[in-house]
Amino acid sequence: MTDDAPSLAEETATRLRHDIIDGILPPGQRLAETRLAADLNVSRNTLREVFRLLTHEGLLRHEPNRGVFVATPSMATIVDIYRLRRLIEVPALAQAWPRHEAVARMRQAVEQAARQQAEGDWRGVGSANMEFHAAIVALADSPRLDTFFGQIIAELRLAFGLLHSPERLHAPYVTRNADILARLDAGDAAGAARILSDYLDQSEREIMQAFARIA
Amino acid sequence: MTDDAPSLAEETATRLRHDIIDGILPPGQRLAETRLAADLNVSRNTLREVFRLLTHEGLLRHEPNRGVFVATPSMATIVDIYRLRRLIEVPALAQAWPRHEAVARMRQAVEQAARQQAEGDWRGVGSANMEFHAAIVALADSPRLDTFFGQIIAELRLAFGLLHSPERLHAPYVTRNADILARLDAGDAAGAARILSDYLDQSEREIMQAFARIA
DNA sequence: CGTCACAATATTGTTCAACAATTTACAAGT
DNA sequence: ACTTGTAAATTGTTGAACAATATTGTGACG
Repeated sequence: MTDDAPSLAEETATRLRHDIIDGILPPGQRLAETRLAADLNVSRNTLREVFRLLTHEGLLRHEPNRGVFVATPSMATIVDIYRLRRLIEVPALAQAWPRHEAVARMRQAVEQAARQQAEGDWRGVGSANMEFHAAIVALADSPRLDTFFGQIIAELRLAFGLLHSPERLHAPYVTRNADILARLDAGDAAGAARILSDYLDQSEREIMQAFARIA
Repeated sequence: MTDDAPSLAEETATRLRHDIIDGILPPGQRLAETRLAADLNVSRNTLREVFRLLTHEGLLRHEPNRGVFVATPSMATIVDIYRLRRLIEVPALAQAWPRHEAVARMRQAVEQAARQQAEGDWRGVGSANMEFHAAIVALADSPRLDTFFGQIIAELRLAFGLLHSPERLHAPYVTRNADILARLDAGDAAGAARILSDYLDQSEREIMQAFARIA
């Protein structure tokens, strides 16, 4: 069906989004329009539309007359993101209905993380962990919030990409996510929210430490 | 300084944003690229960049191959927006520090609303009310959240634009905002948050009723 | 060797014309 | 009134061009 077919600009945005999150286009890199348009086989005008999309998502930083750069997460980025996660994820989970359909997404993410950990696929574990947290936000039933949080997660993944030990960052949280889910299943949403809050504090501390080491 | 000068695309976006929020471009209206580009005296490519910006903000709705329309707020929009306001504004206020610099913004908005109410300028009262609520969100100290909420507010103003009695919607809240501020000043953030929560419930009810009357 | 000034080069922001693909509008036939 | 086909309009994209801006390179000077 043609009305489901993404436009070239949207396909290109998707492609660049992946290249950025996967570190192929590293933070700070300047994206020259002419060169990149040729590499991507699109026209400069199309690429400029794409830049608008990704800049708004926080993955690119636009400097007037000087070009567009892959965003470089700073400590302030991390502080803001974790502040937002506490402000949004924790109440969303505390007020959650245990039979909400997003709980199935949480469960799937927990299972996926366990599988990928067993295979040593830390990137995949990271993805599953982020999916778990997006599902927590989805408990709040707000499409606008889901979209907003998707962008926050993308920025956070960019920050993770700067660090060198994905195992250190993700491994402890696989079982913790399972604990959160078990609490929620047992009808103890407040208890689940407390575990989540602890997780956020600890995760933030570890990222901040890892950032301090590379700064 | 040239690096502070907004690009033509950004100026155009600002202009269209105002035209949408002010109802000059009413909800549902289709924006034909060729015509609008000529009207605005920009090229179609520039206008397409602008459309990307405003679509992402929720003010425009893009239908592939059919064009771009001014967004039409629905009941679902209102439900989502108020859900978000409760999720964000109420905790932001409950956890606020009474000496936070955003409190001065709240105060200024209360004074502005009173001035404009005395002049019968209900549009201005509405603007001041929304500024009051943006200042509440700013208490959370998150630039990402401020930006996100700015977009939510723009959508809400679009919804208000569909209704016919701005006085009914805004008048009761001028003094209530002053009450919220007084509570916060007195160090009773929790009490302020309770008043805010009541306001949100009532405001949502009134908008939903007004929507039901025009649907 | 470092700094400054200027010219050359590269790049961004924008415009315009063109074309293919898609949608819409209109006319004719049943 | 509905269907079909055609014409017209519009969107999505491309590429070339140009003005404005930024960057780079070179030469002169202290």
